[in-house]
Amino acid sequence: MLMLATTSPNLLSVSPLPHNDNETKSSRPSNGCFFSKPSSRTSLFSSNLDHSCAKFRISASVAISTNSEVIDKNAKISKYCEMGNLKNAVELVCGSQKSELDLEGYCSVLELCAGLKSLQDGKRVHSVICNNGAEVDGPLGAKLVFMFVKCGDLREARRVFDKLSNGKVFLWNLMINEYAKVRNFREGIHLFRKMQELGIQANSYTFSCILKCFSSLGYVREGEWVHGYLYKLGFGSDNTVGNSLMAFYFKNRIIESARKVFDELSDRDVISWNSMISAYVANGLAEKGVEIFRQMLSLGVDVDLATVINVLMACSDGGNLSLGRALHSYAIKTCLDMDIMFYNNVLDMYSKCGDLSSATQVFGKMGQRSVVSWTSMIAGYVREGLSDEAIELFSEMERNDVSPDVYTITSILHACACNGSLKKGRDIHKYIREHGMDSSLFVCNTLMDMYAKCGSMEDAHSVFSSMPVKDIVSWNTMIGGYSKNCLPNEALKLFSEMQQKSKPDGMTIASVLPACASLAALNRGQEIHGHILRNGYFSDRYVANALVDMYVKCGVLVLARLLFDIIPIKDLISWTVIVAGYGMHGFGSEAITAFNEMRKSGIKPDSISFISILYACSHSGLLDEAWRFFDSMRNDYSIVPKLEHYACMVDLLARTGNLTKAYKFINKMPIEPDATIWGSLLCGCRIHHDVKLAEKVAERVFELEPENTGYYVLLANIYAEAEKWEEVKKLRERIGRQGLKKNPGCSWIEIKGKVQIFVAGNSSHPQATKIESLLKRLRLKMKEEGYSPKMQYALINADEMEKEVALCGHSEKLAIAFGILNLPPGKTIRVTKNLRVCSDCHEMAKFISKTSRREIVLRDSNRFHHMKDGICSCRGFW
DNA sequence: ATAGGGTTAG
Repeated sequence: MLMLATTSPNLLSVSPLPHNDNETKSSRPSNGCFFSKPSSRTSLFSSNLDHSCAKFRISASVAISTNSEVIDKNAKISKYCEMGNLKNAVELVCGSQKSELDLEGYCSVLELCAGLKSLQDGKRVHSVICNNGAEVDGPLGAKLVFMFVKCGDLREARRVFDKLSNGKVFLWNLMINEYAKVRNFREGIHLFRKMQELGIQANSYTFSCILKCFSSLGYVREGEWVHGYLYKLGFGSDNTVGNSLMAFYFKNRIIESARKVFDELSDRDVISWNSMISAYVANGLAEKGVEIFRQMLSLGVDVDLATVINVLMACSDGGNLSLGRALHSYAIKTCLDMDIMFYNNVLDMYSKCGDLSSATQVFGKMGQRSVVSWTSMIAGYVREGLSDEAIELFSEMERNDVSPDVYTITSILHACACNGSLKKGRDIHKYIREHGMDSSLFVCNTLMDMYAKCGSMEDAHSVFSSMPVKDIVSWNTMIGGYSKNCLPNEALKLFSEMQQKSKPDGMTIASVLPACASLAALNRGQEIHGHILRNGYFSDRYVANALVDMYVKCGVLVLARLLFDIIPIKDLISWTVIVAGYGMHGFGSEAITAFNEMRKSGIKPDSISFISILYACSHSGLLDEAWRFFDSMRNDYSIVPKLEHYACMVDLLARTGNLTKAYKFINKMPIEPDATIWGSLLCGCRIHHDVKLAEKVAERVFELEPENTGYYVLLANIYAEAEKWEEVKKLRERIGRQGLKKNPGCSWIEIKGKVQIFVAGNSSHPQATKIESLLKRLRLKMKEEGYSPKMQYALINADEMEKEVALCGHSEKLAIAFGILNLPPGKTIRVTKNLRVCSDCHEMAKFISKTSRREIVLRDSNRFHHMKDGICSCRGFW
């Protein structure tokens, strides 16, 4: 009895019954079911014990303690197992003779191995069984498979499983489910098929598992087949199967079918309701999820924690703060608030609904915080644009010894991206490398996005090139990054590379089109247009808007308008693009018409669309109209004008010769004018030959942007036009002293899909001689017809001949000449220049359009010039 | 004995 007390205190303390030695031997049941049922073990802890059973237990323990040889080994093994003493049980199995062991002993020890997940012991028992030559089939085989599955050795489980002669459906389910758990869905499906070949009848468990396999692989047709099959077998009304079917349809976004299953489910339980809510929410239909919840309440279905969490997520998505609050207090009242996950969701709901102070409050009161709590809080700050606070909270989290996970890392990278904090972003990158998180695709994609937003495409590219696996987001992030960072050639190059490796989507197209637009790469743009048509991407509004913008910026306004007209739902961006398009092509009144149409269609203009319309007015010299828009913006739409709006007005005043008004306007501005604003006025001074004001304005510009050579050149040209050569010389010396170099003008033209770039003064082109002689002939013809070249723009104080040569070497002239030589007659010549077109080139281009009967579309850094029959669409406003 | 619903991100 002493030993009993030491080996099994539990047994002693909960068994008040006196033992009876006489009953010891006789009461042993002939089968081992008492021993293997876990319920019999738990029942020991209840007060109303079955009399004989309890008595038996006590006596068995006594038998062990006395080491009696009379008691059979199997009973001892079972007894140890029941006590949870795996070590002794296994020792006993290993130390027994083959003849002493039977099925019951093996089974009970395997059962315990499974329960304690001890693969090591399980393997030992397995080898004893094999060595003893016991037949591994039937119940013993099943137990072995069960043990290996529970211990996580699926391979060994399968080996045993495959040798079994007639596996019960339970084992097949076990195996299929285990394959699904380790995400080897194909093997699960394979087993399911084999099961059918063997004619083993599937049951509700089988269907749940196999549906999971099909849904995870996106095998919709197969899943639908299972639906029909199980229906035929009479499992259609089983609620677990119904729930699994709903999960299958929802994962594959076939919401109607899921809803149908739900509607036809006769015996819905809380899981069915929760599935329905969660599925709606996961598919972006938060409102419908809430609707299901209300229905659930009105039918009096019991709500559990998962329900509350699902509905909280719906509130987060739909911004339903009031329902979220109600749920918060409801859960507290019904004591569903014991779980940390609940508070994480409440916190996230407040933060996503923009109530950051409530979120902070919840966060502060939480007794326990997990990574999720911190991450939700950080993400909340980032969403509100409080990147500094987010970064600070991240540091606090580190001080609290909470390790960030990939979610935290992506949130904080997003904060760095919004903030432009390249330095902090690099620190995080270091952390990512040190913690091996760079194997996460999600992390790498966010990392690239951060670098792209912080303007470092080199860093983004190094992440990109080190990624062994890239998804479409990776490609899109890089292509979009190049586009947005003014590296359109890189964007196009990567796009070509991508097309060989994976299929672009709408996002890719919307990211690469701006690159075509900025290069005016019409041919490439048209190829992409073809891609859009073949894949039906035009219905993506981002794609449609980007496409219209591309045609606008490639100079094909007519096509842009046709496409704009077929956009089914035009949004603010569509309208802004077309207004700006009309503007830069010099169609001011059309821009105004479009702008008014937009307002009529119920779309409220924003700050940016006002910039478009004001610039449109400016490019067409529509001063009165511009004033009306400027006032309307402030009065009717309460939009506070920004620098860009003032810049438009100054530009327009200056162009139209209202130089003094412009000067006064700048001085009265409520915000500090920048170099661009003064620069516009300087431009105006040049057009209207006001050298005195130009000098005053130029000094302001030079103060603000001393490194920008463009302004020095502008002033030099003003002096040159006034023939103040002394001043030109001084300015040129000043440029030289400051080590400034003139930003080289370059122009390009696309021919047969190839872009040819011309730099001013460069005569290394293979066709240079031909181009030069063509330009000479044209110049001669111009002189004959009474044009005199505008020498002033040469910026070279040399003799007249040299000046003329320099003018001939301007990049836009070279590109136009190249176009005439290489494009079929009658074809429009489209040239793009990185700076503003020079006046002499402008004159010459007009002349060429007349003599060679060619339309010339010249895009400079400011606007389009459509030249036809010697007339330019800009009518002098540029 | 085996199954079905629940948090954070681009």
